[in-house]
Amino acid sequence: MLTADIPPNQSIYIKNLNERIKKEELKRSLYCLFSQFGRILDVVALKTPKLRGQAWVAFSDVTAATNAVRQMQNFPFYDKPMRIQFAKEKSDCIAKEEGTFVPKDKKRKKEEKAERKREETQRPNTANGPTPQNGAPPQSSFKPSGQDAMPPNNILFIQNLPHDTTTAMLEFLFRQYPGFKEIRMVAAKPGIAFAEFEDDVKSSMAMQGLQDFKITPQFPMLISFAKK
DNA sequence: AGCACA
Repeated sequence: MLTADIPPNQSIYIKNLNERIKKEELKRSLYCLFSQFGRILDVVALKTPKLRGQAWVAFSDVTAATNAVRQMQNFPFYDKPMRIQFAKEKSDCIAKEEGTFVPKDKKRKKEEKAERKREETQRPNTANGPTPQNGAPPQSSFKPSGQDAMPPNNILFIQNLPHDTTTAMLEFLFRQYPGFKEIRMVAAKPGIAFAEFEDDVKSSMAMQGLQDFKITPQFPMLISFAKK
């Protein structure tokens, strides 16, 4: 039976997401990754037992959603290929914009109660110290490495990338920022890349937006200005 | 595998 006989919808449903990623980070990353296709109205992700590993991205139009389904199908995201379909139902945020939103009743109340109970009994060790969320190594050894930062310029130097990162993946991320020109990678040096922009202001915007972006959990990208 | 709106 086909998984793809779901009619187009301006919201997409994504599954096979890495369940170790915290909800907030996951939403940010999805927003970042999918905003190249159009305006995003909402990103929804829940960590309940039934809904973890899944997310919904609501776009302002169906074509954006359609392109997202096609182009990002199987995109390696936090180590797992995304499986994308159209959502089965209209997102609440969209119904609200159309003025057709009706709050759901009964049966939903029960679920809420059940969740609440779980969260109470689940509250583990928030007591002792900052726990790195998912066993990611403390990234301190990487930070403002060796020498001083270069002064702002139009080329970004990107480090700490997973070795299987491709030019295409980085283009997806960087080209959503205005003034993007190109990604350059060096075959002999895995884990690093250069992103060229029209000028230093535009490169700075991208640096701000993508600093620490994790293509996979253990690799927050480290972005600085390139040496010239 | 799992389609919601914490």
